[in-house]
Amino acid sequence: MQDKARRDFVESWGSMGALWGINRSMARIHALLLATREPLGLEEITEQLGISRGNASVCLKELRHWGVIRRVHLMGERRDFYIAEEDVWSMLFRIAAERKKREFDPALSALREAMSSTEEGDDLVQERLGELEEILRAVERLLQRFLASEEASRAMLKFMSAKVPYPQK
Amino acid sequence: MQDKARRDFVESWGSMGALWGINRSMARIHALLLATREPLGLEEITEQLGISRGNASVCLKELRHWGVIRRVHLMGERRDFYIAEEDVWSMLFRIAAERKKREFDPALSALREAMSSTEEGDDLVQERLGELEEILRAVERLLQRFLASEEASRAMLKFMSAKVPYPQK
DNA sequence: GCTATGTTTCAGAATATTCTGAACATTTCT
DNA sequence: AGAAATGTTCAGAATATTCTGAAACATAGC
Repeated sequence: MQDKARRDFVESWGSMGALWGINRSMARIHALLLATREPLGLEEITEQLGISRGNASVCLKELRHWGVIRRVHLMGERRDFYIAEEDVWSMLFRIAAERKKREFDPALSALREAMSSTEEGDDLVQERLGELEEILRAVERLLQRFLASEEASRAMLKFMSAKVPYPQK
Repeated sequence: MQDKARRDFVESWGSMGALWGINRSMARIHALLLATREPLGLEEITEQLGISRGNASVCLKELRHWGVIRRVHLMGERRDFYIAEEDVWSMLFRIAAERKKREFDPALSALREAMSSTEEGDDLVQERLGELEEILRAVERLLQRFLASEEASRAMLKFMSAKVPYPQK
């Protein structure tokens, strides 16, 4: 891969990390490993990305913890090297699952609680919260399926990327 | 609605704001307005949420800009009052559209660029990036549909919250 | 015009997040 | 054992984000 393309990819991936809540450095390291055939050592990573050893070390550990990279040992080398796991799914899953649990579920519960204690006849509030609940319920189902199993989510992905996955009109 | 339930809802909604990238104060104000029948003035909002006038003012403006709240005028009152729009969709749409454009699209482009400049025979990298591209492509289609029109997204929502929206196994 | 009431703005304070780098730990080599 | 190479930790620096509050601004009523 050309250097420029690789660098662009690394930076874009870094920015995109925000979308699912992982920080810039982690996302950049992940991207770099994804785009590199050869295992990379901590040294090369800090050089190529211009980050500190400490930062790189922590990020690598965390990426390993999410299961998206793997530490490997090369013959004749003392250092640790890292490669990306082929399977990118796991990261998305685990992060999604975690965020759902921490951010989504409590909000949905609180919303339902709020709805149940809405006074009779307060139609306006009922209606607003009802609509919201409908949205969140749909999202929740979607997430539940998506997070149910790898197999299920693969099927779902295929299905969703097909041409017409739901009835139009 | 009971006060405790309302407060819980406001706080949960506030935390959940992070999920779609709006800040705590904005989300809390939005929740408060959603859960309140009567229009609220800036004063009441700052009191109930314990935030400054300045902050409240900016958040209200931005919420108005996203089209999720509306400014109203009450007879005999000089102050501005605010109510939530019944339609919660618009916010989710616009925010999603904006984030897609700013964070998602560039990453996908960069990924494709990277793929196209991958050297022949570099199967490993090809495979990894290919898988990623497949995921992102599915997500993109999903988003495109979701963001295409309100009607389309309503249909989609209904569809997705139904019992079995895609072929199992 | 002047005052009362209400809103907006924005510089800088407070807070949260991310990163650095030096100290320390560990392993391998001599 | 000592030295060199490598990895990890973490206190606090750097940065980014969010919030405050006081001043500027707007408008209505007298």
